[in-house]
Amino acid sequence: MDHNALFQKVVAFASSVHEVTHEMTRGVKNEDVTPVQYKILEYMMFAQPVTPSEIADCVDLSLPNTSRELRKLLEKGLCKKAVDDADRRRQLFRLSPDGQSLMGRVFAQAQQGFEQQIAGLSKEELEKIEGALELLRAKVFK
Amino acid sequence: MDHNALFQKVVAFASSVHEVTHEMTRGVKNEDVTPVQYKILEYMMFAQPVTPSEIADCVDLSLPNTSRELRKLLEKGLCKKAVDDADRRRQLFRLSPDGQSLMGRVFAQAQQGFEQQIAGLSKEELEKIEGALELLRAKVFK
DNA sequence: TCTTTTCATTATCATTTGATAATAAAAAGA
DNA sequence: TCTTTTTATTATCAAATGATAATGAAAAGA
Repeated sequence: MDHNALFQKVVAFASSVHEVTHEMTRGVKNEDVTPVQYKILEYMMFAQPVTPSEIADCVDLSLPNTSRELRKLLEKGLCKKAVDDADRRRQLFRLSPDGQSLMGRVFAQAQQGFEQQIAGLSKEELEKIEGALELLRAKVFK
Repeated sequence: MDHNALFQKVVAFASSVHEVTHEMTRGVKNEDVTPVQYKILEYMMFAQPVTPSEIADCVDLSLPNTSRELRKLLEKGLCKKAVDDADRRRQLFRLSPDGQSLMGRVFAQAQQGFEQQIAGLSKEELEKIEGALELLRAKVFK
């Protein structure tokens, strides 16, 4: 197995991952949230609270555009904003209860698809999957 | 390891894959091609020739919008078009030499990043990676 | 033949996203 | 204090994408 062939496999694999995750988060379409806004909400799920600057960095968006999308999310009641008392220039954003429940719905649907995929697999197979995830994460995907 | 925890790992893993591939195809920014147009070119790389309908299906784009983007790619000289003699309603699209070389550049850069990642890994480790790719592809990502 | 269906294209319009300049407020530093 | 830097926001404008109606040409079917 030369590097070239392995690279081709990695490309094909990444393509599969994209396809499946795109399919899994298909449920977002029903919600009143654009793809960029969804990425912001997803980021807020794992890092709360966050400032506009942090979001801009991690979601790869300019600060003015981040500010605009955050305003829209506030208007939709999906997140909350509060000043940072330690540095009053900074604004701290969190998911609102509505935002939490929206993301909960989306993830529940994704997890349901996942459960279907792994239904009927043995304990050993699941452990092999876990090992494979960690191996690829460490060695290939950063 | 319960299903819930494994699902979390899959989500985190997918996120890593997205991040790394996004970084790898960063070179596209320098080329005069939009993200949607890039997806079409990438699809044409693996399936040539293709009709607008097939592209529309696989790239998740309406047929009129597919037609518009194909026209732009033709204007940029990145693909070629020919009627299907067996069914003259159908149009067959292929990458042009310029399109081929563009995709070649992008993939060469991505492969370079990949080579850096796997530099210094032993033959056994590479084989384990290959096995992990196939396992996850078969069991989790479709 | 005549009608219907399929495939592709053009033309619009609305929305989303990206890029940039200008402004304001708070903090940091001279 | 006064100046500079950082953080966030608003306001515009351009470009990309999504959605839909209308049209034409070829194929399929009655």
